[in-house]
Amino acid sequence: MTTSDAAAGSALGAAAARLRVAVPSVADRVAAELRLQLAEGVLLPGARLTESTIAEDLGVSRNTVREAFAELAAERLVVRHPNRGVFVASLEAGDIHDVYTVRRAIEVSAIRGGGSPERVAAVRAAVEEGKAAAAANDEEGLGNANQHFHGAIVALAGSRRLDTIMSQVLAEMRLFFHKATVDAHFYRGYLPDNEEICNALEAGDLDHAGELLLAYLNRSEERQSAVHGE
Amino acid sequence: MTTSDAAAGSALGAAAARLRVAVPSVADRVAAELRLQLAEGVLLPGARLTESTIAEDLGVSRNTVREAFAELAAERLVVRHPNRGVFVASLEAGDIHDVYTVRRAIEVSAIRGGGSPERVAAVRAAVEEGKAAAAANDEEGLGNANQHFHGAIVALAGSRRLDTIMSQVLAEMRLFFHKATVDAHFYRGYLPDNEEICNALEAGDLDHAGELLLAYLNRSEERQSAVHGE
DNA sequence: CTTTGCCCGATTGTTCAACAATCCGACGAT
DNA sequence: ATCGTCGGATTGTTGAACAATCGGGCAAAG
Repeated sequence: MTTSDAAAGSALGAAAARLRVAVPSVADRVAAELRLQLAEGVLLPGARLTESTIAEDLGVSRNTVREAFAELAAERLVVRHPNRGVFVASLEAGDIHDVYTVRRAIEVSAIRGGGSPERVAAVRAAVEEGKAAAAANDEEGLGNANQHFHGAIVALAGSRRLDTIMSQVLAEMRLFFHKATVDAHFYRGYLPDNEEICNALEAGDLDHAGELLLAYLNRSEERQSAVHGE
Repeated sequence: MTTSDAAAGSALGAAAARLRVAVPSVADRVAAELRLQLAEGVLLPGARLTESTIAEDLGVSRNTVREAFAELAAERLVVRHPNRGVFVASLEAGDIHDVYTVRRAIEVSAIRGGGSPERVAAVRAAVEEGKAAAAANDEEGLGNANQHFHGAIVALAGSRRLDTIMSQVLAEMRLFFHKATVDAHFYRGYLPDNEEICNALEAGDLDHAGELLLAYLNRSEERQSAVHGE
């Protein structure tokens, strides 16, 4: 009886979470706003975020800003220096390797597990999105398409947890890119790789796809390390 | 110059983080206390955590408890139901598979990368710890040793991020175990597996070690799913 | 001229009190 | 028995307050 109660309880809870019509808490909205500014490069790595300033800028209480900071800190987008304030996270050399270690683990694992046809189609869609952006000389679109591509690969696994981990990693990398401007042809060279990986995936040659992806990630890390301080 | 400044700044920041002599914020201590109670099963899945109660129990402000909740929610140990309160997370069938998907990704990836001799030694130490606990009929020790074993495997990769992800996943599983009491011989059957994996790792046969580990995780997931509601 | 020590302003960490919004359960009407 | 309605309890959010801590500037000492 207790088990059925618990089951019913969590089922309702899940339904509520699904049906909920977008009433995010104020702290969540503040966090979302800051996330946006971080992604767009309005807030650059190393920048300081003063509680009172943000509080009055956004018209909310300082305590609320504080809660938003906790969210962002948990996502590593921001670091807290006790008694000194919070600063936009700034990745250093070691972090690059660390981030790519995570990406190798979850992306390769996901692609080697294959995925439903719809999810494979999502990967293909990201490839096409990249080609379209390249044709239109849309550099920002190229970057987004690339992130969609890798996000779609992880989504193959169909794991909520892996998806959130990946999205956080991508957010970190986005932050990182703002530090050193990427040259115009940065992503363009990866388009053929993406397509080849996608081809292998569609052909069901998962081992090969995994190897290609792994090689891609290694090359990408090398390039990132070279571009930045090192 | 700005780059050197930034580098110096983060270097100092890292040093400060390393040297800091344990002055965790109050919110952090509250979170730690709750984490402990969660791990020990004092707080069972589904239980409600009332802000005011915890606040006066621990002698801190409600806002501080709130911040601690944010930490725990980010770690998925607790779920927030808006306007209703926070509840100890309770994993359901789907979550088991999800958690094991994450474990497969990061543990297999880590072991296939090998690791420094010291880190391999740490894996061996966890195996011995398990054998000692088995000899002493220490069931709780067996469980801990098993978690140390898998933690040590992930630590092979030497990635801060992977380590924290793994520790969070292990915390989630710990929570999960409290739901259905595990029978006395639950872990004992895994001891030979652990040793065999460790042997392969020490022998440098990483592919084999990876396969063994993967098989182990699949079996483990199957068993967990069977034990619990299904 | 450099270094040491000290103090001051600014910001964070934490608490407290208050109020609106929301939810749960009980009570009562139909 | 079902459905509204109401009241109590808890959360969400705010504002203000105070101690603790930090960084920088200034002055004194070497």
